[in-house]
Amino acid sequence: MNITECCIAPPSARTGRANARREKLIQAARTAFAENGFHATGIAQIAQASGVRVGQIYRDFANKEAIVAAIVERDLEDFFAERGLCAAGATGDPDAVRAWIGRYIACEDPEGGRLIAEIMAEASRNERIAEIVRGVHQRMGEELSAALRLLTPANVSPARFACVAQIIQTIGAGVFHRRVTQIDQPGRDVVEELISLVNVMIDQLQKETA
Amino acid sequence: MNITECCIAPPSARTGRANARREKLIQAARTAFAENGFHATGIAQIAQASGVRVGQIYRDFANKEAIVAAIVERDLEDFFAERGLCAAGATGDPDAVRAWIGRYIACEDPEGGRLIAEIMAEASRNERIAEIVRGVHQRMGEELSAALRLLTPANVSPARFACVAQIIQTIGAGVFHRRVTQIDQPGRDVVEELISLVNVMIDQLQKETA
DNA sequence: ATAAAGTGAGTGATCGTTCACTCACGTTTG
DNA sequence: CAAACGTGAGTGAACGATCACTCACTTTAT
Repeated sequence: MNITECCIAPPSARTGRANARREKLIQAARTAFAENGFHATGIAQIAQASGVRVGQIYRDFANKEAIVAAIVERDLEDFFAERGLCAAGATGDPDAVRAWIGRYIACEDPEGGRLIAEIMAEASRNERIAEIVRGVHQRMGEELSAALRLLTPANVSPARFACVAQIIQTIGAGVFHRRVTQIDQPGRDVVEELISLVNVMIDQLQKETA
Repeated sequence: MNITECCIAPPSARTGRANARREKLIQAARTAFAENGFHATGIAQIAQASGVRVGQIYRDFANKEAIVAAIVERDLEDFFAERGLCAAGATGDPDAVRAWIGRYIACEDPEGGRLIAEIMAEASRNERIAEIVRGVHQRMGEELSAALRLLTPANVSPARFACVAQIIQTIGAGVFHRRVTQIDQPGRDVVEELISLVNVMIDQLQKETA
């Protein structure tokens, strides 16, 4: 399972059909991986589920790890995009931003949980995957920093923003990972209290500069 | 990989040597699992590392999953015992309890991280493992509740204790899981702020009843 | 002598990966 | 126009390795 390149064919050569095939495979593999884990899912299984034949898989991907990497990238992207700033940030409305941070912490999307847990385990021993995870985490941290900047009009140090952003990310990670093994844990009251805890912290951040 | 019983031989029949062998195997398997994951680690590999022969492994354990289960139980036990109340609680000293909660959140033990991440992934799809994880989490929550009780002299409702305990557990889980992919993340400043956040919350808990 | 403990070659299944092959299609040649 | 040719996407049988697991057998203990 060593790998140099993710995809054999250069992007320019990818036809529409090739892209569609790639998409079908990734979707099917995603489901299979979420259900059984990366190592317990065979290429043959993915081939059957996706309708893409085994031989063709190895035309589109260098090896199994390349499939995993493609999915990890895609999945973390999706996961964080869903929790992403986007709309809230665009409005510039402080209440919207606060609400978004609240939703970020509450983390009401239990669907992708299994796969994310699998990705984290893989990341702990596969540097390539860890790299991807780190990148997405960092981008998310920057987005959070930007959101916080919208809430604090004056000149607060970037390091301070980064720190608060990390606190929010850490709490969010905690909520998420407890959900993996225990549905409805942490409970609604716990999440609400965590959110208000963060809100108090943001209030302090606003006062720091005032 | 289906399983009915963890260990074939009844506990009463376990001789001292059998126990020693079991111990050797668990330790070796633990290391191997942490390095390569549950599925990528073979029985032959465990046999070689532990010195226990393949045939003998299947005398001591019903199948591979039984080994995994034994390790999960043991490992979570160890992990949480290390972060456990024990000494701090025994003294009854409020400062010691606060310090312990601080250490619980800081989670300075990065060693067991890989295996715990693997366990979480496995728990997300293996109900047997999830059961074990849930059990340990609950026990830890109760221990935290007990610790909080030492800090608040008056009659606060048990539900309130449970809620605060869950908050602490959730934050601790967040710190831990961010450490899995990124060493020195969250940074020392972030952890300190999280601890002070919790301390403020505990202060409030104390005032609630005063 | 009998039972229990210990052993490792062997089982069939499945793994990721390869590669000789087919064949539809576009280009060149007669 | 048709025939010959070249091209590369598509294919699946086959490969060696490895998997979890078994069981006939030997060794040790009682």
